[in-house]
Amino acid sequence: MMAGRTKALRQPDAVPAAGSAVDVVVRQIRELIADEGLKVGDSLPTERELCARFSASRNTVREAMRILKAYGMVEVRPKVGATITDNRMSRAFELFSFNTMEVSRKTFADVQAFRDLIEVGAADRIIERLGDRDVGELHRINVRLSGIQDLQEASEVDFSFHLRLVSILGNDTILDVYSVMKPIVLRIMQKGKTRRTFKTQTYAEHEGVVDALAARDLLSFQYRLRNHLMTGFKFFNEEMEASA
Amino acid sequence: MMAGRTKALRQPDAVPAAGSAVDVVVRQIRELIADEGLKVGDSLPTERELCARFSASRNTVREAMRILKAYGMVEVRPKVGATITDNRMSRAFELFSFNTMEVSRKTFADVQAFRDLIEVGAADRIIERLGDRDVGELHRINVRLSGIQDLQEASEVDFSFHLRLVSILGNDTILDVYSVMKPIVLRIMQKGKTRRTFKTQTYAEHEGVVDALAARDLLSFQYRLRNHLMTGFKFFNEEMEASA
DNA sequence: ATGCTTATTTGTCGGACCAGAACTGGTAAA
DNA sequence: TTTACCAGTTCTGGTCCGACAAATAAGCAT
Repeated sequence: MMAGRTKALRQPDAVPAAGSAVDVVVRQIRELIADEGLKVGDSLPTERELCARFSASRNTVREAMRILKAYGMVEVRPKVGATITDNRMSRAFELFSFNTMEVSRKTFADVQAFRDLIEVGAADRIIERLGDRDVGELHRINVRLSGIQDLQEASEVDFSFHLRLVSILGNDTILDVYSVMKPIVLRIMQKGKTRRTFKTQTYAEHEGVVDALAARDLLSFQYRLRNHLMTGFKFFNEEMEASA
Repeated sequence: MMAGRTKALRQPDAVPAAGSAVDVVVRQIRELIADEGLKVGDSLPTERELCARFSASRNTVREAMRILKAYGMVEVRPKVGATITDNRMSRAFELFSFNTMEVSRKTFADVQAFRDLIEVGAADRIIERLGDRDVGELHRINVRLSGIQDLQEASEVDFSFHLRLVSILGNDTILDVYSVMKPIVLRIMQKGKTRRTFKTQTYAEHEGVVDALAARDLLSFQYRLRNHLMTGFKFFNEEMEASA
């Protein structure tokens, strides 16, 4: 799934010796951003100007720019040039959406346990900060599950429901982590579900969660939410037994 | 994002579904990897062969390759060619170590709250799964804090202590998330600390946590761990007041 | 203001050369 | 003969150059 354990950390060539010409330019551009104090939204010099400044060919500069773009540090539009951005989170997001990672039983258990820790674990704080608008929006998101067309769309809505739920915490870090994990969570959500399952069971479970929230009933909220997270897991066990 | 004017999404007529030529090639290479069933370690065709196969110029193929490389999907060595890898995690890693993001008060609070949810929230399961070897290793990691040379190293050891702690859960997802967040957490840890602080206060707090673990005292463990995570936060408040 | 023109910039292409690893073949040594 | 070694050749990625197409911001004309 997500990846193997962390590999040996490679020492990032410090300041001195630089690898390829492209790496040098990447470093120089980053220095330029730092030295010039450029902030998000500011523009970078044109490609040709960078060529001149760093005495590199345009190809080299472009490949360097590709790296910065891949890292979500700059955004470049034809004619207008490159501007500084910070989409690192959404880049990390794309990192994990690459090859089709299969959802093993352990992956399923781990991810759901993680979500349980966050969503159920922070239940008290969620209710504490809960506003009526939150309840309304959660309900509105959930009803969208009824008019869903395909699995992909359904899991997206399912995910946005839980994202909206944790957003109540006002914790940007958690939102970022959820964004990074989104591709995996989507697969988890689709595991063993049909379009109909989303429209009936998932919808009902979500609605129960929303009701508990509206009533500010902490215990009921935790109970329903935990059960909701567990449902898929039960199916997983059955599937395992069936194939075993 | 900005005021309207995101170029109207070009309708992906049937097959192509692509933006720039480079994006197309990236897509095609990914498809090639999938279709061919290439695994980590396998080799990709040479650049010139990819040019021929996808009817793209070598520059385009190279820029596409830069993206795959930046995403940690391929590793390319001169004269040898490109081989499939999976360094996505360490890439995501580097994503966050790019520009030195300042640690705002809110960032600090959010990250620590997140860690609290995980580490304190899973305290019962940690103790449940705790083995004597875990206690020994945690202690051994902590004593390394005593012989530390600089802040960077100290925060690394501090981090590895907490990483080892959550590793007891046996939840790979949590380990992955911690790996991704490492750069941020390191900054958090260094916030308002000196080398001496690590050697004395942090060491003592960790040791208290280990003792509580060794005694299988859940409440004490949670209490000490939560306090430990809070210490830096208190300092942050003082600093805020001082500068206000 | 509105619409057209222009100039600039990115996107893509094809070709070229280099340095160095990988492959080849032959020769000398065992 | 077999093995080991060495030089030449081939192949590949890394870099550079020049050119054209496409897109669009900016200036110009109406």
